Amino acid sequence: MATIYQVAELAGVSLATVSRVMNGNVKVSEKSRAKVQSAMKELGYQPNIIAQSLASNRTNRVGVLVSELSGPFFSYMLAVVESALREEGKHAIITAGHSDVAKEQEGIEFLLGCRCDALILHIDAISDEYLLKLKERNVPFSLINHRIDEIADCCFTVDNEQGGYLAAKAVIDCGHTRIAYISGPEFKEDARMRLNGHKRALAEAGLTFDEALHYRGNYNEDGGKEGFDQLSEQRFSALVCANDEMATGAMYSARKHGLDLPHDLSIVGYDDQVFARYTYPTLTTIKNPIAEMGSMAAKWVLKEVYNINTTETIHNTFEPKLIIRNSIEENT
Amino acid sequence: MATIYQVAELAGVSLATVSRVMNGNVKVSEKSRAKVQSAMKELGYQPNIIAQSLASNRTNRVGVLVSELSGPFFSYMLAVVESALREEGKHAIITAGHSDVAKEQEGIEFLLGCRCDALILHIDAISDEYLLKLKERNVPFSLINHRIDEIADCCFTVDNEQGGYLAAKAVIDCGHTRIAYISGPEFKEDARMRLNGHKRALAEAGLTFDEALHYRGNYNEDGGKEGFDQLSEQRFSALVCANDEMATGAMYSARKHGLDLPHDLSIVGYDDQVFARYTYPTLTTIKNPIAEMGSMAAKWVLKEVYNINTTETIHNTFEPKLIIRNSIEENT
DNA sequence: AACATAAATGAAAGCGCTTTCATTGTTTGT
DNA sequence: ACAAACAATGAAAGCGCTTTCATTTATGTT
Repeated sequence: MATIYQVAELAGVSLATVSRVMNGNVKVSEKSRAKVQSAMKELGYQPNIIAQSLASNRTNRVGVLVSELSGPFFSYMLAVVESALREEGKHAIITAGHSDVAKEQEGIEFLLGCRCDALILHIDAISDEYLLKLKERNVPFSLINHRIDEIADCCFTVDNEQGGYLAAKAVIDCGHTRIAYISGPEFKEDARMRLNGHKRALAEAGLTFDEALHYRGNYNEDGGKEGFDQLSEQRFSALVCANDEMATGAMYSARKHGLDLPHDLSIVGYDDQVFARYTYPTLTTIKNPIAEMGSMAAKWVLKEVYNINTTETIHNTFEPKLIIRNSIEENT
Repeated sequence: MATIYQVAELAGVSLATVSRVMNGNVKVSEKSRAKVQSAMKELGYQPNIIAQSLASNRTNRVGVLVSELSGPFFSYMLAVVESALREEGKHAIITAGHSDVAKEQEGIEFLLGCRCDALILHIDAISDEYLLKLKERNVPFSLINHRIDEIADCCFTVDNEQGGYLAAKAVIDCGHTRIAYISGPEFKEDARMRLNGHKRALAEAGLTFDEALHYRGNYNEDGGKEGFDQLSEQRFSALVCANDEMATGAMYSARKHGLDLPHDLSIVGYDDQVFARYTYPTLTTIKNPIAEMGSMAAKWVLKEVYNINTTETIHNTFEPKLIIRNSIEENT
């Protein structure tokens, strides 16, 4: 592996000049530049990025922490983030936090230990105070799917309230009036917001939110099954679930109770997971702009930390979108 | 950030001794060790891994190239690989190859440019010659889902032939005798192997493979739909598909043709994708031991490159497994 | 032509470690 | 008790770059 010395020697210049040609931040005469570039080519020179990192105190690494590496949501986001970073020659170091305070903190410490220049975090469990303290430590990071008012400019979130609204609106627009709801765990911010949006849609349509038609689920398929079982004592023609897993669970139970889907019951999910296109009937759901969020979080880092400006302006909240499939029908 | 000098000073030893305490490969007296350790704790010392890398010519980075970062198969594998590596203090640098020769090569060059100590590759397009040349360049790597005889010890593959066999066997065991098959693209090794296994199962049961009951698909949902449409002119009670996407496509078409699933037609998929649990009826399929393969590929690297021995012995081929769900029924 | 100014360049220090080699202090064998 | 062997340690070089600062070279001005 050729070093900068050999390039300098072959080009007949000092290694400082070679370095300047590489980095392009200081002027170098055309003549020297040409000599250096041809020497680099001749030697097949590739800079040692480790040495560069040590000397410049820049690693060009960005740490990415997500709840899980597997799972459609995060893997899709990772894909977007990685390619945005790679485009600018930055390396993504990824790790998982598993929705657990200790593991998330450990993950962050791990990434910091890797001397990442910046972090992109999707956290579930860590407290705001911890994150604010991290900011104070001058660790640049952007936050996905979680908003802290004090540092709102680096938070990239989806309007879950609006998503909840759209999901309810979808069945309201089909003429449904008795609408059940299976919500997510209340400790999750997104679950609370989705429920709020749901209530807003009902109110707007002049419908009252009936606690008897509300089941508090856990975001898992089982929660959907149990939710339907409990709710089945009530009468309703539409069921909105706070995520797709619970929606499929509810479908399962509904069918077990002898319902013909979607004729006897309209169902709406949330997240537009890959499998939503494969359920029977295919699931009407709400799609989060994951790609946009991930890409924006990456761009924020590129801009703030590396001073790489995009033409695109940074914005922080993203709108969810209704995806209509076959699981809802006009109320008859 | 404290440096090794400050630790040495506080501990009253030379920095060489501090380094030795950290690395643990040279004997240090108990007294010195204790002094150093308490100094490290007092200063909150964290070694600068960049400097370590430069000095030791070891980056502790492992590059991971997969076809796609999104998608259940790879994201799950990534999760396993990452955690196996992290356990030993290695960092995974990930990137995607998008099943394209140029992009895969670019990805490998990128990872090499990151000075990874080793690579873990899942490639689709790159030629064996290229990979053999890479080995000659003394780049240590392990290969997932692809076998090259010359370097078989670093190849970790699933027995796709056996998987194809198991899929066919599942419906044969249910008493089906007229069995259709939708295969994957022939340029893919796994697709060919699955088909071979299918034929073997038929032969073993004394059934002949009928080309009229064979549709050459493309691994996509559409391929499944078109496949069923074409095959529907024939008479058969079971349909085996070379992957889950095509199976769901076929389900869709079958239902469109008025069939009652699984009563009128038993269907088997392959891959056990997440959505296989959500189709209706839920899909009987073949599960690849992705986690095991990923973990083994990581262990190979840990052992060969970092001399970290596990108790576990390395083995190279993995057995697929039949997952029985509701999409197949006894032939009546 | 002589000078002031600006542009290009090189020498060298330094980034924070690892590791070699020489040195010191401690055992062991006779 | 003394040489021989060994264990523990420190000094210093080196990993391949960036960057500062001093120096040289080119350019413009009168």
